[in-house]
Amino acid sequence: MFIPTAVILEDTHDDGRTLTNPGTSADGTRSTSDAPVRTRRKRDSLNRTVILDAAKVISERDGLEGLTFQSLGAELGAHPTSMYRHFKDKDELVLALIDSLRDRSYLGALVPTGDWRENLRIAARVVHEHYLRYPQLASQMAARTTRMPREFSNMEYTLKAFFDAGFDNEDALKYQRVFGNYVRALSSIEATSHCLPEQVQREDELAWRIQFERLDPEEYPAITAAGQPPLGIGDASTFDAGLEVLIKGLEALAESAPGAGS
Amino acid sequence: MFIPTAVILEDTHDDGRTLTNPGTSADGTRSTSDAPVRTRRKRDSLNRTVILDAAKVISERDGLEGLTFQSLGAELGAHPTSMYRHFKDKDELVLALIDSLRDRSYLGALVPTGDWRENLRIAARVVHEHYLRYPQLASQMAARTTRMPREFSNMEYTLKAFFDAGFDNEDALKYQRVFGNYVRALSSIEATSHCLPEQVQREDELAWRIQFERLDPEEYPAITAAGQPPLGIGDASTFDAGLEVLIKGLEALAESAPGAGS
DNA sequence: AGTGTTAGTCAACAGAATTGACTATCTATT
DNA sequence: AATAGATAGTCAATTCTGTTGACTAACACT
Repeated sequence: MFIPTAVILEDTHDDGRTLTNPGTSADGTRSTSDAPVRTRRKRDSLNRTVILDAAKVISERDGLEGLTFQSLGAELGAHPTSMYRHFKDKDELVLALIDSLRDRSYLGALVPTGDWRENLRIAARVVHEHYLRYPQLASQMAARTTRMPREFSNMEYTLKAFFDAGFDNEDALKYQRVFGNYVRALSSIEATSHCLPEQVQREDELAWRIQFERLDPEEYPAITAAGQPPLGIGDASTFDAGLEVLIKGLEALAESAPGAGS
Repeated sequence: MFIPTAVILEDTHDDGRTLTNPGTSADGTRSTSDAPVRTRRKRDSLNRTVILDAAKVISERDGLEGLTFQSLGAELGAHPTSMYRHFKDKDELVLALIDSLRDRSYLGALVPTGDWRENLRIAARVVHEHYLRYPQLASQMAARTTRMPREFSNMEYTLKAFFDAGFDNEDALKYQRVFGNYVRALSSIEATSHCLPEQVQREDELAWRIQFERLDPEEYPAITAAGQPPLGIGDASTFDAGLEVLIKGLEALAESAPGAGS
């Protein structure tokens, strides 16, 4: 058993464990040597905003799996279970974190240009960069709707682009979904693959190459003819290339659309 | 400091927990009333295949979060930690499960037609359906490469389609990645959104609609003009629509390519 | 002062992955 | 066949997680 001898006010343990407060134990007397290890936090000093700020710091530093009630408590100098006064459970906390991050990233990034294609590229870049900035949360961000306070501004921006391209209501909505899903899904996968452990990434990559070298040209003529081992799913250039293909396709569809302008 | 006084942990709960075998406990005597609850499994009766079969059953029945070493033990009538003789850790087990499932789904589904566009649709459908069949595993399937024994046949098939379309080596590889990533990423997100708890899905959907109704037409003219609340990310028709846009774009690019054939 | 509400604390619980020691069983060698 | 060695299955224990219900101190209001 480790007895925390000479517990200094600054915790900074490897494990953000509960630090006992001897001051409040059975005897009212407080021994002179040990300062109160953690004072009870001031009432109302904790709220959703403060907790979410700490959660952001932790998840950026240690990843999403490092975001636990223990680590939050350590970061805030509060008891791990304090958070339950402000969030029903961990799911609610993560959702709120996603929302708060989106608030910051999307602010004022969507400036319209005269070209609807360029506008789509801008909208795509904003979301893509946002996902890559918080790769730990990417899978959650894409699959769950959350409350989307900022999501509407992005939607407005892209929908307008499709109207500019000459699509009618129905098609504009349809292709807005296509576009949005593409951006979210690809960004999510790319980000997720980035935050696998380094070693796993290398092992997977290596395994790929080895298998590749051994392919039978009889059975796989096209692959062996192409000759290069492919890039992994985490490669960003594929995102851009796919975006351009989409835009190309949308151009073709816009030309054959009834109200084709621009 | 908490000294764990009298650590009583008689388990034998309702769940398929470890069933104690009194016959082998400290005293050699075996009380008459209780028969041995679980007999030790025959040596060599456990192996990767048997375990993966059980894992498949469990993950289809209870989802990926229901796949634990405990549940595996219960399903197999073995001790939970037996699995460690065959899999280094849970990660390795899940990876192996993904691989084994892919083996079954991809078998003989890729019959070539004369039209490269149609071939792309076929390849997309195979993967899409596979992901939707095992939604719990979808996120892992897309982000991680695993060992891909069957993945090469899919790649061969699609690469050939791009050669048929008239692309040169470099472009064929590039667009094969684009296509593959699109299919994997979209399928993954769609599947993942499907296996959220029903209630969460409804809540998210409802919150969306409510927010939608309240939008200010001044601030969001395009959205309010379009007039319909959009479909969620889990809608399959968007996958197909996006696929068609991609193919349209690829057609346009193929025409302008140097070796443009049929 | 006194009372009540509530935010922060604490101990405890259940259930997860994982580890190291133990044991039974199969295999190979004498 | 007897014995030794290897190894598959078992078991207890550890550490970490989210979560709950009781407790306690601080503030808000009479």
